[in-house]
Amino acid sequence: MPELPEVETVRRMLESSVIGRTIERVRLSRSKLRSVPHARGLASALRGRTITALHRHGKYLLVELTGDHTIISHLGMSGRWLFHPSPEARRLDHVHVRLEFKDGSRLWFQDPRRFGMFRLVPTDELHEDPSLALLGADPLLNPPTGSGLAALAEGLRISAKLFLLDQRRIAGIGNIYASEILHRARIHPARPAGSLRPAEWTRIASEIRAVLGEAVDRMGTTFSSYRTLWNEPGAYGEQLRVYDRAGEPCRRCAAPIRRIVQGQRSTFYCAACQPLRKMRAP
DNA sequence: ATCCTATCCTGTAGGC
DNA sequence: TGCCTACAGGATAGGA
Repeated sequence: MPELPEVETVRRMLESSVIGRTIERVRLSRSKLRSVPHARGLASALRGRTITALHRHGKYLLVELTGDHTIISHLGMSGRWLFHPSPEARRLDHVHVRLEFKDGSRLWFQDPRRFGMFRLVPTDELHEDPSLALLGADPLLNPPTGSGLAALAEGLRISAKLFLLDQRRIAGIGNIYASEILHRARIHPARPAGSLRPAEWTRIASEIRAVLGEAVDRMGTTFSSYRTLWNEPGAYGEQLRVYDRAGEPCRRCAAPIRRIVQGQRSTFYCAACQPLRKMRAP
């Protein structure tokens, strides 16, 4: 479940290690990713290009190359970038792209579940790409405000949780951080997004910034397969307040954490800290 | 337009 | 031990 903090962690590591390197050899695996429309000719199109910059929008990683082309990459559920793959990595399954640079260093893209993406597009067509064109603002580059979120949610009946997951409104929040943000903001995940009051959106905006920022500082959350470019786990998992903690005590009030399903996905919350209705003043 | 559901895919965990 | 099933979820297509 790589979300914004995990992708940003990988982006920063790539930025400090592969900029200026020139692709000399490309090997593509036969088992193709779901989203590689330019697979034919991809290897020859990559060869000879030098990496000039690394960008990110939401969960999309953008690798800018010389010759006005950019790789659009998404980690999907289980995607990983590996730099300097170790000798035992030779036996890794599902390595879809192997890049070898002129200096002999190697960068691999692996994705067992194949929900990821690896596409090469002309840079001037980047923003017309169907995956990127409809994305909402990135909360790290454009920190959300309460009034901005309230405007986006006006009249919507979808739940607050599904609102946060919708990449067309805010780009980068996934299932883990959506639950964490709502718990910290003390908002019940099933509240209709259009029914939240301005003060509640202010809390959500503030917790989006806080949770994502802290998760980036800790190099993301390793729940199952995510690893950094150096194959290290992220440390934010220790900070999780509700995700995957059904039945365990809330860290704020000790009430048991509950699990519900929204949009065929698990949501975790504390019924005491995140009431559906406003509680009467004592 | 908004909302909802099914689908893609593989590794892993749990039941028996 | 092995077999089977259920589950995990990011994005998207298609239907209501």
